[in-house]
Amino acid sequence: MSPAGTGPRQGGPARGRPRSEAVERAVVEGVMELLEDGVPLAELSIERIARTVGVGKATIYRRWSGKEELFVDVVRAAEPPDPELPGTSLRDDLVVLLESLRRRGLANRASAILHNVHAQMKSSPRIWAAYHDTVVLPRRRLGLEVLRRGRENGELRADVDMELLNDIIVGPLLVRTVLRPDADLPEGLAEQVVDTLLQGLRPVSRHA
Amino acid sequence: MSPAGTGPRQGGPARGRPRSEAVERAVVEGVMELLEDGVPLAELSIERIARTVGVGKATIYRRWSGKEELFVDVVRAAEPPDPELPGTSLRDDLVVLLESLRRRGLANRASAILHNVHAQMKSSPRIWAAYHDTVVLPRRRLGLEVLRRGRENGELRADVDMELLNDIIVGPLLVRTVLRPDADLPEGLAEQVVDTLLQGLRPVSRHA
Amino acid sequence: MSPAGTGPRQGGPARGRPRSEAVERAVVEGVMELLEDGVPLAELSIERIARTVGVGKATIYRRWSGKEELFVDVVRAAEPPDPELPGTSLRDDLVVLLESLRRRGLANRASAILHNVHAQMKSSPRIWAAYHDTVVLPRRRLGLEVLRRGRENGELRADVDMELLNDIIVGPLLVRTVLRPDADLPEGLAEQVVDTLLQGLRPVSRHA
Amino acid sequence: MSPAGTGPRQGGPARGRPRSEAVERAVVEGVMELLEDGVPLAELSIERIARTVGVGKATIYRRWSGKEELFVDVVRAAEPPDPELPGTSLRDDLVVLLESLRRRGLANRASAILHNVHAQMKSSPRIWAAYHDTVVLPRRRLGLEVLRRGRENGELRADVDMELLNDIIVGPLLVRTVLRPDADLPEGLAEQVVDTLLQGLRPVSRHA
DNA sequence: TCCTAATCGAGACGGTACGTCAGGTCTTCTT
DNA sequence: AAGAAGACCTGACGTACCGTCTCGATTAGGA
Repeated sequence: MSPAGTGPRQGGPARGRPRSEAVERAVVEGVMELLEDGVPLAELSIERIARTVGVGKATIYRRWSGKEELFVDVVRAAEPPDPELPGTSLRDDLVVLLESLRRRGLANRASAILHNVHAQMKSSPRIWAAYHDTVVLPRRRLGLEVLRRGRENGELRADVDMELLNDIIVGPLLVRTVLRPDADLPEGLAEQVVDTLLQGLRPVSRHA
Repeated sequence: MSPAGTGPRQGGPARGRPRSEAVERAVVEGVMELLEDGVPLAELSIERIARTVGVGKATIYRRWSGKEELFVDVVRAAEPPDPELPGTSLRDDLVVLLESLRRRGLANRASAILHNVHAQMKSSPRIWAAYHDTVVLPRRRLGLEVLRRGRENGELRADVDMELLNDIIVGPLLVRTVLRPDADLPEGLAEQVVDTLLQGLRPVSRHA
Repeated sequence: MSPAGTGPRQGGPARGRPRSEAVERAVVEGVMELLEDGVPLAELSIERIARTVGVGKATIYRRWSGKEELFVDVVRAAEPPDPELPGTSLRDDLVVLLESLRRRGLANRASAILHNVHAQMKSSPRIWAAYHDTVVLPRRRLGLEVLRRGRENGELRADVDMELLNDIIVGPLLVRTVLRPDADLPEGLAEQVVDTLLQGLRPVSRHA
Repeated sequence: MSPAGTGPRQGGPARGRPRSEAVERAVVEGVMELLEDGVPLAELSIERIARTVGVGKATIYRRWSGKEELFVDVVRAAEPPDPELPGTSLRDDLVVLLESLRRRGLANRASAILHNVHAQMKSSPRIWAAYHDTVVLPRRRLGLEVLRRGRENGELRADVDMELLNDIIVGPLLVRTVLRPDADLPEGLAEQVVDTLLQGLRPVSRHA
């Protein structure tokens, strides 16, 4: 989803003054800076954003239908790119995936309230759907692809539900981000999660 | 955290008309009903709550310092009680714990927006702390206790990080609740998660 | 017409905090002062009035439905009281009436734009009706009463249309106020108008 | 005052696309039609006018500096031409003059809001001056000329103030138009006014 | 039984933000 | 260069809530 103005910018030849692309960037970056400056999310009114960025309110409403829709673009602009998978083994790929999530969690922690923006987006199903489709889903697909290859290579039991497995792997990071925001995401966490899962939980003595 | 009025209800002998406990209940239940009637969270102003419940605004502010603080009590009133643990085995205890989470997830799904209330609470660190301490933490302690007993009984490897393990177990439910609200929480999910984890992910043939 | 809030201030016992009468006065006087300070009428937004008087916009809208309705009260507050009629003769009464109009015209001239406020009121038929009924009509009735008495006393021809005569007497003042705002309203104008009319326009030699 | 654009249409040879004179007419007539269609004056924004007439906003601003300046041309376009004076007698000339005013009043009544446009023009001294100089003043000069001739012919007392007399004659029409918009302007009103004034107000019996 | 004081519903109060609309100015492409 | 179109910043519009503050009317003690 890109800026979502419902105006006549759809078809036909360009008529009238075209929208300035600089404004889009300025607004999104302005919001980001305000958040990083420690402005509480509740004080982020459209009015204030417009004032700070030096832009008319109408110019914002021309592109986004409201605060939430704007936040989608803000959060998306803060998303890191998809990681490069080494492809050497199931373990290595999973570690890289989780490490990417860990780094994102750290970054969001640093930029203060980006978290809450994330939470706020759940206010509207429509907004959440947009975020889900462009951010959550692609990552999930990537993880499932890694798992599928792992099973084909015999690195995973064939009878494990891939969807569930993906949830199990991603889960710990989410728990620490959402439910335990004071918990840290230490270096090596990605390896620890993957290795714990791949080694199994039962005592080794059982196999003797 | 109970109703939080900072008024003169602190020390000394009771003077003047005492606060009606019925009001507390009426307000919390009123909010709950509004949410269940499909009123979007964004339209839940203190003004509207007071109007609907038939209560003065000041009466609400006398008890809660704001919307978020009120929501804490609303969400807490919707929390199910801690489950009874059978204590027969690590697996059985974990299944009961997860099943309790699953049922809560389903209930919240039904009452539509309770989720968002949850998300909204993250706006204020103070509010979130209150919710975390009275709702999240006790459940977490319960889970860690179960795991500790499992390790003492030799049902778990001794070298696994208990904190991490708890996150791994709770994770899938959280992922489906937070990141994939369209995913369902089918019957048997609790067992599936626990068994998948306890059986390990590697192919059994490898150990032959 | 007094402050015209359409709120529930109609029947029943007084409920809730009563409206402060001081606000009414403060707003009306505030507008008056702004006008006297030379603020152009076009810059008199409700927003600015509220800001200047130190009052919430809602407080204004609670009493008046818009700028025009507020202006009615402003103009009315600037109206002088009905003059005391001597009753000694038709001429004396008419002079007093006109002199009152003349003084009002001078006062309005001084307070700069009150004129324009007057003009502005014609934007809405409803508003104008309110002004007409409470300000224009009573004065007109007073004038007609004076004329009626004059006819009964034999000071006027019996076949003259009283309504028309009233218009003839008031007209000159209105012309100078509305069409020739640069014309002055010199002392003695009232006497001059009345005497000119009562003496007739034809040369006296005609009666020889 | 003609269209007032301050653009490069002053001296030198014509360069680029010449201004279309049709636009001037189209805009003025468009406003007139909107008014006659019952559009309230308050809803007559430049924006709407441009949209309705199918013209760019800048095209309007190129010719008029604002709404009021445009209104001057609109009202002037609605002015009837100066009446032809018979010159047979003072009375006949005055009747023709007043009759012309009466007809204009009726026309404006019909086109509803033209009145208000008139009132609105008083917002700006500059605008009002323009209207006054091109519309009000010429008519006034005509009236004074008629009166002057009447005095020279011995049809008027020599000691009457001509300016005042003109105001007296025009006044009744203005009163009914401005202060009593519900009063009608019946046929024969012009004669009635003039004759009433010329016959004098005192009972004839007094001179016996 | 009265008195005192805090409570209750109601709603006015000074503010702030909402989302829309218009004012004038400025691009853009077309004529 | 002027045309229509429409984006741009500014600021007012009228509404809704915010959290606080009066109101008159209960409701419990304690005197």
